[in-house]
Amino acid sequence: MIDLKDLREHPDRYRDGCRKKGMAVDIDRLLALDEERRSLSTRRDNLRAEQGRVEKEVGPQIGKLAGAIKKAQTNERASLEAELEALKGRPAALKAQIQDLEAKVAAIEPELNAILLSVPLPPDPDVPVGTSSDDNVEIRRWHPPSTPPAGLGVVGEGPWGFDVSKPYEANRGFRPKNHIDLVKDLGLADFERGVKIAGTRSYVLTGDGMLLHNAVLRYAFDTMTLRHGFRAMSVPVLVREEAMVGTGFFPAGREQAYHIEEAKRGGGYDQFLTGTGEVGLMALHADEILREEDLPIRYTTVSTCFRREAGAAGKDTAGLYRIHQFDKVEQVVICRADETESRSWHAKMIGYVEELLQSLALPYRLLQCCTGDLGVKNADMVDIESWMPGRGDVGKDGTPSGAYGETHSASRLYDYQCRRLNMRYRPAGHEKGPTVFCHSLNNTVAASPRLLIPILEMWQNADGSVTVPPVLRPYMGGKSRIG
RNA sequence: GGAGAGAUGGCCGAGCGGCUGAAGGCGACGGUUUGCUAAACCGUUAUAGGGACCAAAAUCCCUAUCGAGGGUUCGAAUCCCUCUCUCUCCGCCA
Repeated sequence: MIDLKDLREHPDRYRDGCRKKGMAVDIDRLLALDEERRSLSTRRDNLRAEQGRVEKEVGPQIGKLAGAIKKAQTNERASLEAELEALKGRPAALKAQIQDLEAKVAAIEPELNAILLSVPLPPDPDVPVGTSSDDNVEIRRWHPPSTPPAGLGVVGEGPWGFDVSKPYEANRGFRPKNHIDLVKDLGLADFERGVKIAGTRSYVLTGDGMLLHNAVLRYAFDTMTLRHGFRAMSVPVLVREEAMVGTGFFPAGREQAYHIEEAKRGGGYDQFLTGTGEVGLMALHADEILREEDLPIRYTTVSTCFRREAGAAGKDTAGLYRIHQFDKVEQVVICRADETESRSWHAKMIGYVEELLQSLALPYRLLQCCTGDLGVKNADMVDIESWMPGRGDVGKDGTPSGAYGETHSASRLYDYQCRRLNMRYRPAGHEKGPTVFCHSLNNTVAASPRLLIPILEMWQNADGSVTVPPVLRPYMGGKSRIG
Protein backbone atom coordinates (compact mmCIF):
# COMPACT_ATOMS: atom_id res chain seq x y z
CA MET A 1 0.00 0.00 0.00
CA ILE A 2 1.22 3.45 -0.77
CA ASP A 3 1.14 6.36 1.68
CA LEU A 4 -2.11 8.25 1.13
CA LYS A 5 -0.59 11.38 2.61
CA ASP A 6 2.26 11.23 0.14
CA LEU A 7 -0.18 10.68 -2.70
CA ARG A 8 -2.08 13.74 -1.58
CA GLU A 9 1.09 15.81 -1.70
CA HIS A 10 2.67 14.33 -4.82
CA PRO A 11 -0.14 12.92 -6.96
CA ASP A 12 1.91 13.20 -10.12
CA ARG A 13 4.46 10.78 -8.76
CA TYR A 14 1.73 8.15 -8.56
CA ARG A 15 0.10 9.06 -11.85
CA ASP A 16 3.49 8.66 -13.43
CA GLY A 17 4.03 5.34 -11.63
CA CYS A 18 0.74 3.97 -12.94
CA ARG A 19 1.59 5.05 -16.45
CA LYS A 20 5.04 3.45 -16.35
CA LYS A 21 3.70 0.21 -14.96
CA GLY A 22 0.88 0.21 -17.46
CA MET A 23 -1.80 0.10 -14.76
CA ALA A 24 -4.98 2.10 -14.97
CA VAL A 25 -5.83 3.44 -11.52
CA ASP A 26 -8.09 6.45 -11.09
CA ILE A 27 -5.86 8.65 -8.95
CA ASP A 28 -8.16 11.65 -9.31
CA ARG A 29 -11.12 9.66 -8.06
CA LEU A 30 -9.03 8.56 -5.09
CA LEU A 31 -8.02 12.15 -4.32
CA ALA A 32 -11.63 13.28 -4.51
CA LEU A 33 -12.81 10.50 -2.21
CA ASP A 34 -10.02 11.24 0.23
CA GLU A 35 -10.89 14.93 0.25
CA GLU A 36 -14.53 14.14 0.84
CA ARG A 37 -13.81 11.72 3.61
CA ARG A 38 -11.55 14.13 5.44
CA SER A 39 -14.09 16.89 5.23
CA LEU A 40 -16.84 14.60 6.50
CA SER A 41 -14.82 13.14 9.32
CA THR A 42 -13.64 16.54 10.48
CA ARG A 43 -17.25 17.62 10.78
CA ARG A 44 -18.08 14.36 12.51
CA ASP A 45 -15.22 14.74 14.96
CA ASN A 46 -16.24 18.28 15.83
CA LEU A 47 -19.78 17.13 16.53
CA ARG A 48 -18.48 14.30 18.65
CA ALA A 49 -16.45 16.76 20.68
CA GLU A 50 -19.59 18.81 21.14
CA GLN A 51 -21.48 15.69 22.12
CA GLY A 52 -18.86 14.91 24.73
CA ARG A 53 -19.22 18.33 26.30
CA VAL A 54 -23.01 18.15 26.30
CA GLU A 55 -22.96 14.71 27.88
CA LYS A 56 -20.83 15.93 30.77
CA GLU A 57 -23.10 18.89 31.19
CA VAL A 58 -26.56 17.39 31.01
CA GLY A 59 -25.83 13.70 31.52
CA PRO A 60 -25.88 13.77 35.32
CA GLN A 61 -29.03 15.89 35.29
CA ILE A 62 -30.72 13.35 33.06
CA GLY A 63 -29.74 10.62 35.45
CA LYS A 64 -31.06 12.54 38.42
CA LEU A 65 -34.33 13.40 36.70
CA ALA A 66 -34.92 9.84 35.61
CA GLY A 67 -34.48 8.80 39.22
CA ALA A 68 -36.84 11.51 40.44
CA ILE A 69 -39.53 10.44 37.98
CA LYS A 70 -39.55 6.96 39.42
CA LYS A 71 -40.26 8.27 42.89
CA ALA A 72 -42.50 11.14 41.83
CA GLN A 73 -46.20 11.40 42.46
CA THR A 74 -48.39 11.11 39.40
CA ASN A 75 -49.31 14.77 39.43
CA GLU A 76 -45.73 16.05 39.24
CA ARG A 77 -44.56 13.27 36.92
CA ALA A 78 -45.79 14.96 33.75
CA SER A 79 -43.78 18.12 34.27
CA LEU A 80 -40.67 16.17 35.16
CA GLU A 81 -41.00 14.09 32.04
CA ALA A 82 -41.33 17.19 29.91
CA GLU A 83 -38.17 18.54 31.48
CA LEU A 84 -36.36 15.28 30.77
CA GLU A 85 -37.39 15.33 27.11
CA ALA A 86 -36.13 18.91 26.82
CA LEU A 87 -32.78 17.90 28.25
CA LYS A 88 -32.50 14.95 25.90
CA GLY A 89 -33.24 17.07 22.87
CA ARG A 90 -29.78 18.53 22.42
CA PRO A 91 -27.74 15.31 22.59
CA ALA A 92 -30.33 13.53 20.48
CA ALA A 93 -30.03 16.11 17.71
CA LEU A 94 -26.23 15.80 17.79
CA LYS A 95 -26.47 12.05 17.67
CA ALA A 96 -28.63 12.13 14.58
CA GLN A 97 -26.19 14.41 12.78
CA ILE A 98 -23.22 12.27 13.79
CA GLN A 99 -24.90 9.11 12.58
CA ASP A 100 -25.69 10.77 9.30
CA LEU A 101 -22.05 11.75 8.80
CA GLU A 102 -20.86 8.31 9.85
CA ALA A 103 -23.08 6.72 7.27
CA LYS A 104 -21.66 8.99 4.61
CA VAL A 105 -18.09 8.16 5.58
CA ALA A 106 -18.91 4.46 5.61
CA ALA A 107 -20.39 4.76 2.14
CA ILE A 108 -17.16 6.25 0.77
CA GLU A 109 -14.69 3.92 2.39
CA PRO A 110 -15.10 0.70 0.41
CA GLU A 111 -14.38 2.43 -2.89
CA LEU A 112 -11.59 4.50 -1.41
CA ASN A 113 -9.89 1.47 0.11
CA ALA A 114 -10.31 -0.57 -3.05
CA ILE A 115 -8.58 2.08 -5.13
CA LEU A 116 -5.93 2.68 -2.50
CA LEU A 117 -5.04 -1.03 -2.45
CA SER A 118 -4.65 -1.06 -6.19
CA VAL A 119 -2.35 1.97 -6.48
CA PRO A 120 1.02 0.53 -7.47
CA LEU A 121 4.30 1.50 -5.87
CA PRO A 122 5.97 3.80 -8.40
CA PRO A 123 9.00 2.16 -9.98
CA ASP A 124 12.40 3.55 -9.08
CA PRO A 125 13.77 6.18 -11.48
CA ASP A 126 16.62 3.90 -12.55
CA VAL A 127 14.24 1.15 -13.68
CA PRO A 128 14.01 1.19 -17.49
CA VAL A 129 10.63 2.20 -18.82
CA GLY A 130 8.92 -0.44 -20.92
CA THR A 131 5.63 -2.15 -21.58
CA SER A 132 6.39 -5.86 -21.36
CA SER A 133 9.06 -8.44 -20.68
CA ASP A 134 10.39 -7.74 -24.18
CA ASP A 135 11.71 -4.45 -22.84
CA ASN A 136 13.64 -6.01 -19.98
CA VAL A 137 17.31 -5.21 -20.04
CA GLU A 138 20.04 -7.79 -19.65
CA ILE A 139 22.45 -6.83 -16.88
CA ARG A 140 25.05 -9.55 -17.28
CA ARG A 141 25.59 -13.19 -18.16
CA TRP A 142 27.60 -15.87 -16.50
CA HIS A 143 29.07 -18.92 -18.16
CA PRO A 144 30.77 -21.75 -16.33
CA PRO A 145 34.56 -21.73 -16.71
CA SER A 146 36.09 -24.59 -18.66
CA THR A 147 38.02 -25.71 -15.63
CA PRO A 148 35.72 -26.54 -12.72
CA PRO A 149 36.67 -25.00 -9.39
CA ALA A 150 37.86 -27.51 -6.82
CA GLY A 151 35.15 -29.92 -5.74
CA LEU A 152 32.53 -28.76 -8.21
CA GLY A 153 33.16 -31.24 -11.00
CA VAL A 154 35.54 -32.64 -13.57
CA VAL A 155 36.33 -31.62 -17.15
CA GLY A 156 34.13 -33.43 -19.67
CA GLU A 157 31.20 -33.94 -17.33
CA GLY A 158 28.47 -31.37 -17.01
CA PRO A 159 28.33 -27.86 -18.43
CA TRP A 160 31.85 -26.70 -17.65
CA GLY A 161 32.99 -24.33 -20.39
CA PHE A 162 29.51 -24.19 -21.89
CA ASP A 163 28.95 -21.25 -24.23
CA VAL A 164 25.28 -20.51 -24.89
CA SER A 165 26.07 -18.68 -28.12
CA LYS A 166 27.05 -22.00 -29.64
CA PRO A 167 24.73 -24.97 -30.22
CA TYR A 168 24.65 -27.64 -27.54
CA GLU A 169 26.29 -30.18 -29.82
CA ALA A 170 29.22 -27.85 -30.48
CA ASN A 171 29.66 -27.49 -26.74
CA ARG A 172 29.21 -31.05 -25.60
CA GLY A 173 29.75 -33.16 -28.69
CA PHE A 174 26.30 -34.74 -28.75
CA ARG A 175 22.71 -33.79 -29.46
CA PRO A 176 20.86 -33.15 -26.17
CA LYS A 177 17.55 -34.54 -25.05
CA ASN A 178 15.11 -32.11 -23.52
CA HIS A 179 14.08 -32.58 -19.90
CA ILE A 180 10.81 -34.20 -20.87
CA ASP A 181 12.58 -37.03 -22.67
CA LEU A 182 15.20 -37.26 -19.96
CA VAL A 183 12.71 -37.70 -17.15
CA LYS A 184 10.76 -40.25 -19.17
CA ASP A 185 13.80 -42.25 -20.23
CA LEU A 186 15.33 -42.20 -16.77
CA GLY A 187 12.07 -42.72 -14.92
CA LEU A 188 12.28 -39.44 -13.00
CA ALA A 189 8.71 -38.24 -13.53
CA ASP A 190 5.34 -39.58 -14.55
CA PHE A 191 3.13 -37.03 -16.22
CA GLU A 192 0.32 -39.40 -17.26
CA ARG A 193 -0.40 -40.51 -13.73
CA GLY A 194 0.00 -36.99 -12.42
CA VAL A 195 -2.73 -35.87 -14.80
CA LYS A 196 -4.87 -38.87 -13.87
CA ILE A 197 -4.74 -37.90 -10.23
CA ALA A 198 -4.83 -34.12 -10.38
CA GLY A 199 -5.50 -32.92 -13.92
CA THR A 200 -3.53 -30.72 -16.28
CA ARG A 201 -0.15 -29.36 -15.32
CA SER A 202 0.24 -32.10 -12.74
CA TYR A 203 3.08 -34.57 -12.40
CA VAL A 204 4.56 -37.17 -10.17
CA LEU A 205 8.25 -37.17 -9.36
CA THR A 206 9.51 -40.72 -9.20
CA GLY A 207 12.59 -42.34 -7.75
CA ASP A 208 15.75 -40.40 -8.51
CA GLY A 209 13.59 -37.56 -9.82
CA MET A 210 12.15 -37.04 -6.36
CA LEU A 211 15.56 -37.51 -4.77
CA LEU A 212 17.12 -34.93 -7.04
CA HIS A 213 14.25 -32.54 -6.34
CA ASN A 214 14.78 -32.92 -2.60
CA ALA A 215 18.54 -32.59 -3.01
CA VAL A 216 18.16 -29.26 -4.77
CA LEU A 217 15.83 -27.95 -2.08
CA ARG A 218 17.98 -29.17 0.77
CA TYR A 219 21.13 -27.80 -0.79
CA ALA A 220 19.50 -24.40 -1.36
CA PHE A 221 18.00 -24.33 2.11
CA ASP A 222 21.26 -25.27 3.80
CA THR A 223 23.07 -22.62 1.80
CA MET A 224 20.77 -19.95 3.17
CA THR A 225 20.69 -21.15 6.76
CA LEU A 226 24.19 -22.51 7.34
CA ARG A 227 26.20 -20.31 5.07
CA HIS A 228 24.29 -17.04 4.99
CA GLY A 229 22.72 -17.09 8.44
CA PHE A 230 19.08 -16.89 7.43
CA ARG A 231 16.63 -18.19 10.01
CA ALA A 232 14.98 -21.44 8.96
CA MET A 233 11.19 -21.27 9.09
CA SER A 234 8.17 -23.34 8.30
CA VAL A 235 5.11 -21.25 7.56
CA PRO A 236 1.48 -21.89 6.63
CA VAL A 237 0.73 -22.29 2.94
CA LEU A 238 -3.00 -22.24 3.63
CA VAL A 239 -3.72 -18.71 4.79
CA ARG A 240 -6.41 -16.16 5.48
CA GLU A 241 -7.27 -13.51 2.95
CA GLU A 242 -5.63 -10.86 5.17
CA ALA A 243 -2.25 -12.45 4.59
CA MET A 244 -2.76 -12.32 0.83
CA VAL A 245 -3.90 -8.70 0.90
CA GLY A 246 -1.20 -7.73 3.37
CA THR A 247 1.59 -9.17 1.29
CA GLY A 248 0.24 -7.40 -1.79
CA PHE A 249 -0.84 -10.44 -3.79
CA PHE A 250 -4.49 -9.44 -3.51
CA PRO A 251 -6.54 -7.96 -5.01
CA ALA A 252 -4.42 -7.90 -8.18
CA GLY A 253 -3.46 -11.59 -8.12
CA ARG A 254 -6.68 -13.06 -6.82
CA GLU A 255 -7.21 -15.13 -9.97
CA GLN A 256 -3.81 -16.72 -9.52
CA ALA A 257 -4.58 -18.28 -6.11
CA TYR A 258 -6.55 -21.36 -5.19
CA HIS A 259 -9.48 -20.41 -3.04
CA ILE A 260 -10.70 -22.71 -0.28
CA GLU A 261 -14.29 -21.71 0.31
CA GLU A 262 -14.67 -22.83 3.89
CA ALA A 263 -17.24 -20.17 4.69
CA LYS A 264 -19.68 -21.88 2.34
CA ARG A 265 -19.33 -25.03 4.41
CA GLY A 266 -19.93 -23.18 7.65
CA GLY A 267 -16.25 -22.95 8.42
CA GLY A 268 -16.31 -19.30 9.37
CA TYR A 269 -13.81 -17.94 6.87
CA ASP A 270 -12.21 -18.76 3.55
CA GLN A 271 -8.59 -19.60 3.02
CA PHE A 272 -6.17 -19.43 0.12
CA LEU A 273 -3.22 -21.55 -0.95
CA THR A 274 -0.10 -19.46 -1.21
CA GLY A 275 1.85 -19.22 -4.44
CA THR A 276 5.09 -18.54 -2.58
CA GLY A 277 6.59 -18.88 0.90
CA GLU A 278 6.95 -15.10 0.85
CA VAL A 279 3.34 -14.81 2.04
CA GLY A 280 3.86 -16.78 5.23
CA LEU A 281 7.28 -15.29 5.94
CA MET A 282 6.17 -11.71 5.51
CA ALA A 283 2.88 -12.12 7.35
CA LEU A 284 4.71 -13.43 10.41
CA HIS A 285 5.24 -9.99 11.88
CA ALA A 286 2.08 -8.31 10.63
CA ASP A 287 0.69 -5.78 13.11
CA GLU A 288 3.89 -5.80 15.11
CA ILE A 289 6.21 -3.06 16.22
CA LEU A 290 9.69 -4.49 15.94
CA ARG A 291 12.80 -3.29 17.70
CA GLU A 292 15.35 -1.70 15.44
CA GLU A 293 18.13 -3.76 16.96
CA ASP A 294 16.30 -6.88 15.75
CA LEU A 295 16.59 -5.71 12.15
CA PRO A 296 17.40 -6.86 9.59
CA ILE A 297 15.27 -9.97 9.90
CA ARG A 298 16.38 -12.65 7.45
CA TYR A 299 14.14 -15.64 6.93
CA THR A 300 14.16 -18.58 4.61
CA THR A 301 11.55 -21.26 4.14
CA VAL A 302 10.90 -24.19 1.90
CA SER A 303 7.28 -24.53 1.02
CA THR A 304 4.92 -25.98 -1.50
CA CYS A 305 3.59 -23.30 -3.84
CA PHE A 306 0.26 -23.38 -5.63
CA ARG A 307 -0.59 -21.41 -8.73
CA ARG A 308 -3.68 -21.59 -10.87
CA GLU A 309 -1.81 -20.28 -13.92
CA ALA A 310 -4.98 -18.51 -14.93
CA GLY A 311 -4.50 -16.79 -18.25
CA ALA A 312 -1.62 -19.07 -19.21
CA ALA A 313 -3.78 -21.60 -21.02
CA GLY A 314 -1.86 -23.37 -23.73
CA LYS A 315 1.47 -21.90 -22.62
CA ASP A 316 4.29 -24.26 -21.61
CA THR A 317 1.84 -27.11 -21.21
CA ALA A 318 4.42 -29.86 -21.46
CA GLY A 319 6.98 -30.80 -18.90
CA LEU A 320 7.97 -29.39 -15.57
CA TYR A 321 8.16 -25.72 -16.51
CA ARG A 322 4.71 -24.32 -15.72
CA ILE A 323 2.88 -26.41 -13.18
CA HIS A 324 0.21 -25.90 -10.53
CA GLN A 325 2.23 -27.18 -7.60
CA PHE A 326 5.91 -26.99 -6.87
CA ASP A 327 8.33 -26.47 -4.02
CA LYS A 328 10.41 -23.44 -3.44
CA VAL A 329 13.10 -22.20 -1.12
CA GLU A 330 12.45 -18.52 -0.61
CA GLN A 331 14.43 -15.79 1.12
CA VAL A 332 13.05 -12.58 2.60
CA VAL A 333 14.71 -9.66 4.32
CA ILE A 334 12.95 -7.10 6.49
CA CYS A 335 15.21 -4.13 7.11
CA ARG A 336 15.26 -0.53 8.26
CA ALA A 337 13.54 2.05 6.10
CA ASP A 338 16.67 3.07 4.32
CA GLU A 339 17.03 3.04 0.55
CA THR A 340 20.74 2.36 0.60
CA GLU A 341 20.26 -0.58 2.92
CA SER A 342 17.39 -1.94 0.80
CA ARG A 343 19.47 -1.73 -2.33
CA SER A 344 22.42 -3.36 -0.69
CA TRP A 345 20.27 -6.29 0.49
CA HIS A 346 18.83 -6.64 -2.98
CA ALA A 347 22.33 -7.04 -4.39
CA LYS A 348 23.30 -9.51 -1.67
CA MET A 349 20.20 -11.64 -2.17
CA ILE A 350 20.90 -11.82 -5.89
CA GLY A 351 24.50 -12.70 -5.06
CA TYR A 352 23.40 -15.72 -3.01
CA VAL A 353 21.52 -17.06 -6.03
CA GLU A 354 24.43 -16.45 -8.37
CA GLU A 355 26.67 -18.34 -6.02
CA LEU A 356 24.20 -21.23 -6.01
CA LEU A 357 23.82 -21.35 -9.79
CA GLN A 358 27.56 -21.08 -10.25
CA SER A 359 28.12 -24.01 -7.93
CA LEU A 360 25.77 -25.98 -10.20
CA ALA A 361 27.64 -24.71 -13.28
CA LEU A 362 24.39 -23.47 -14.80
CA PRO A 363 24.74 -20.61 -17.27
CA TYR A 364 22.43 -17.76 -16.34
CA ARG A 365 21.74 -14.13 -16.98
CA LEU A 366 20.44 -11.28 -14.86
CA LEU A 367 17.59 -9.34 -16.30
CA GLN A 368 16.59 -5.90 -15.13
CA CYS A 369 12.82 -5.95 -15.40
CA CYS A 370 11.32 -2.90 -17.05
CA THR A 371 8.53 -0.87 -15.46
CA GLY A 372 5.83 -2.69 -17.42
CA ASP A 373 6.96 -6.06 -16.09
CA LEU A 374 6.88 -5.06 -12.42
CA GLY A 375 4.01 -6.05 -10.18
CA VAL A 376 2.04 -3.55 -8.11
CA LYS A 377 4.28 -4.00 -5.12
CA ASN A 378 7.81 -3.68 -6.49
CA ALA A 379 9.92 -0.62 -6.98
CA ASP A 380 12.49 -2.76 -8.71
CA MET A 381 12.77 -6.37 -9.82
CA VAL A 382 15.62 -8.41 -11.19
CA ASP A 383 14.89 -11.78 -12.77
CA ILE A 384 17.46 -14.49 -13.06
CA GLU A 385 17.11 -16.80 -16.02
CA SER A 386 18.91 -20.09 -16.35
CA TRP A 387 19.88 -21.60 -19.66
CA MET A 388 17.50 -24.34 -20.73
CA PRO A 389 18.71 -26.15 -23.88
CA GLY A 390 15.30 -27.70 -24.48
CA ARG A 391 13.55 -24.36 -24.87
CA GLY A 392 13.55 -21.96 -27.78
CA ASP A 393 12.76 -22.44 -31.45
CA VAL A 394 13.18 -25.89 -32.94
CA GLY A 395 15.62 -25.99 -35.88
CA LYS A 396 15.47 -28.01 -39.11
CA ASP A 397 17.24 -30.94 -37.47
CA GLY A 398 14.64 -31.05 -34.73
CA THR A 399 16.96 -29.63 -32.09
CA PRO A 400 15.75 -26.66 -30.10
CA SER A 401 17.97 -23.60 -29.99
CA GLY A 402 17.90 -23.40 -26.24
CA ALA A 403 16.74 -20.33 -24.35
CA TYR A 404 16.93 -18.66 -21.00
CA GLY A 405 14.01 -19.50 -18.72
CA GLU A 406 13.09 -17.63 -15.57
CA THR A 407 14.10 -19.47 -12.43
CA HIS A 408 14.41 -16.64 -9.89
CA SER A 409 12.94 -13.24 -9.22
CA ALA A 410 14.34 -10.69 -6.78
CA SER A 411 12.05 -7.88 -5.65
CA ARG A 412 12.70 -4.66 -3.80
CA LEU A 413 9.53 -3.24 -2.30
CA TYR A 414 10.48 -0.35 -0.02
CA ASP A 415 7.74 -0.06 2.63
CA TYR A 416 4.86 -0.99 0.32
CA GLN A 417 4.36 -4.45 1.75
CA CYS A 418 5.08 -3.55 5.38
CA ARG A 419 2.63 -0.69 5.20
CA ARG A 420 -0.09 -3.11 4.14
CA LEU A 421 0.99 -5.58 6.79
CA ASN A 422 1.30 -2.84 9.39
CA MET A 423 4.81 -3.93 10.24
CA ARG A 424 6.79 -1.17 11.87
CA TYR A 425 9.79 -0.53 14.04
CA ARG A 426 10.75 2.13 16.50
CA PRO A 427 14.03 3.76 15.55
CA ALA A 428 16.65 3.32 18.26
CA GLY A 429 17.24 6.47 20.28
CA HIS A 430 13.82 7.82 19.34
CA GLU A 431 11.71 5.98 21.89
CA LYS A 432 9.15 8.76 21.81
CA GLY A 433 9.22 9.37 18.08
CA PRO A 434 6.79 7.95 15.60
CA THR A 435 7.09 4.41 14.34
CA VAL A 436 8.41 3.67 10.88
CA PHE A 437 7.31 1.04 8.36
CA CYS A 438 10.03 -1.50 7.58
CA HIS A 439 11.38 -2.18 4.13
CA SER A 440 11.10 -5.66 2.67
CA LEU A 441 12.72 -7.70 -0.06
CA ASN A 442 12.34 -11.19 -1.37
CA ASN A 443 14.03 -13.52 -3.77
CA THR A 444 13.81 -17.10 -4.89
CA VAL A 445 16.64 -19.35 -3.77
CA ALA A 446 15.56 -22.41 -5.71
CA ALA A 447 12.24 -23.46 -7.22
CA SER A 448 11.95 -27.09 -8.08
CA PRO A 449 11.09 -28.95 -10.25
CA ARG A 450 11.62 -25.98 -12.58
CA LEU A 451 15.29 -25.82 -11.66
CA LEU A 452 15.58 -29.52 -12.49
CA ILE A 453 15.11 -28.57 -16.14
CA PRO A 454 18.50 -26.85 -16.58
CA ILE A 455 20.17 -29.28 -14.20
CA LEU A 456 19.03 -32.34 -16.16
CA GLU A 457 19.53 -30.83 -19.58
CA MET A 458 22.93 -29.35 -18.82
CA TRP A 459 24.33 -32.27 -16.86
CA GLN A 460 23.15 -35.01 -19.25
CA ASN A 461 25.71 -37.23 -20.91
CA ALA A 462 26.01 -38.64 -24.43
CA ASP A 463 24.89 -42.06 -23.21
CA GLY A 464 21.60 -40.67 -21.90
CA SER A 465 22.63 -40.66 -18.26
CA VAL A 466 22.76 -37.56 -16.08
CA THR A 467 25.68 -36.67 -13.85
CA VAL A 468 24.59 -35.48 -10.44
CA PRO A 469 26.26 -32.11 -9.77
CA PRO A 470 28.83 -32.70 -7.01
CA VAL A 471 27.22 -30.20 -4.61
CA LEU A 472 24.00 -32.25 -4.67
CA ARG A 473 25.59 -35.65 -4.13
CA PRO A 474 25.69 -35.44 -0.32
CA TYR A 475 21.91 -35.09 -0.47
CA MET A 476 21.55 -38.17 -2.70
CA GLY A 477 23.47 -40.61 -0.62
CA GLY A 478 26.64 -39.90 -2.56
CA LYS A 479 25.14 -40.92 -5.88
CA SER A 480 27.07 -39.37 -8.80
CA ARG A 481 25.08 -40.50 -11.79
CA ILE A 482 21.48 -41.16 -12.72
CA GLY A 483 20.91 -43.82 -15.40
C1' G B 1 -17.20 -33.18 16.84
C1' G B 2 -19.10 -32.28 22.34
C1' A B 3 -18.67 -29.31 27.07
C1' G B 4 -16.74 -25.17 29.55
C1' A B 5 -13.45 -20.62 30.41
C1' G B 6 -11.55 -16.39 28.46
C1' A B 7 -9.54 -11.97 24.96
C1' U B 8 -7.94 -4.90 28.64
C1' G B 9 -1.53 -0.78 27.13
C1' G B 10 5.61 -3.54 25.76
C1' C B 11 4.18 -7.56 29.61
C1' C B 12 1.12 -9.03 34.08
C1' G B 13 -3.43 -7.52 35.92
C1' A B 14 -7.88 -4.42 38.10
C1' G B 15 -12.27 -2.29 36.45
C1' C B 16 -18.28 -4.66 35.03
C1' G B 17 -23.03 2.03 32.72
C1' G B 18 -20.85 8.59 33.32
C1' C B 19 -15.38 11.27 37.23
C1' U B 20 -11.56 5.27 32.77
C1' G B 21 -6.92 6.27 27.50
C1' A B 22 -7.98 3.18 31.35
C1' A B 23 -5.96 1.66 38.89
C1' G B 24 -1.76 -1.24 40.62
C1' G B 25 2.61 -3.86 39.40
C1' C B 26 6.71 -5.30 36.09
C1' G B 27 9.79 -3.66 32.29
C1' A B 28 11.91 0.51 29.64
C1' C B 29 13.57 5.60 29.56
C1' G B 30 15.05 10.41 32.11
C1' G B 31 16.61 12.47 36.80
C1' U B 32 18.27 12.76 42.23
C1' U B 33 21.60 10.28 45.46
C1' U B 34 26.46 7.51 44.82
C1' G B 35 33.92 6.52 44.30
C1' C B 36 31.58 2.67 40.67
C1' U B 37 27.59 -0.68 40.42
C1' A B 38 23.29 -2.02 43.06
C1' A B 39 19.41 -0.24 46.07
C1' A B 40 16.17 3.78 47.21
C1' C B 41 13.38 7.95 45.70
C1' C B 42 11.07 11.36 41.87
C1' G B 43 9.28 11.73 36.98
C1' U B 44 8.06 9.94 31.93
C1' U B 45 6.05 5.75 29.28
C1' A B 46 0.29 3.43 23.56
C1' U B 47 -1.14 3.71 18.45
C1' A B 48 -3.67 5.80 14.43
C1' G B 49 -6.43 9.67 11.80
C1' G B 50 -7.53 14.82 11.31
C1' G B 51 -6.38 19.89 12.43
C1' A B 52 -3.45 24.46 14.31
C1' C B 53 1.58 26.20 13.69
C1' C B 54 5.38 25.51 10.19
C1' A B 55 10.83 25.33 5.83
C1' A B 56 11.01 21.27 9.16
C1' A B 57 11.04 19.40 13.93
C1' A B 58 9.06 20.21 18.55
C1' U B 59 4.56 21.62 20.71
C1' C B 60 -0.64 22.09 21.09
C1' C B 61 -6.01 20.86 19.95
C1' C B 62 -9.85 17.31 18.39
C1' U B 63 -11.35 12.26 17.35
C1' A B 64 -10.94 7.00 17.44
C1' U B 65 -9.07 2.52 19.69
C1' C B 66 -10.02 -2.17 26.16
C1' G B 67 -10.10 -9.13 20.07
C1' A B 68 -13.50 -7.59 15.36
C1' G B 69 -18.28 -5.99 13.72
C1' G B 70 -23.26 -4.59 14.91
C1' G B 71 -27.03 -3.14 18.70
C1' U B 72 -29.27 -0.90 23.46
C1' U B 73 -28.46 4.06 25.92
C1' C B 74 -28.30 11.10 26.52
C1' G B 75 -23.65 8.21 27.69
C1' A B 76 -20.50 1.42 26.86
C1' A B 77 -14.01 -1.53 28.46
C1' U B 78 -18.58 -2.37 31.39
C1' C B 79 -25.27 -4.56 29.01
C1' C B 80 -27.15 -7.54 24.35
C1' C B 81 -26.16 -10.13 19.47
C1' U B 82 -22.84 -12.13 15.67
C1' C B 83 -17.99 -13.39 14.30
C1' U B 84 -12.71 -14.40 15.09
C1' C B 85 -9.06 -16.13 18.20
C1' U B 86 -6.92 -18.51 22.68
C1' C B 87 -7.05 -22.02 26.69
C1' U B 88 -9.00 -26.53 29.52
C1' C B 89 -11.54 -31.30 29.45
C1' C B 90 -13.78 -35.43 26.48
C1' G B 91 -13.94 -37.84 21.64
C1' C B 92 -11.34 -38.60 16.99
C1' C B 93 -6.77 -38.46 14.42
C1' A B 94 -1.41 -37.95 10.83
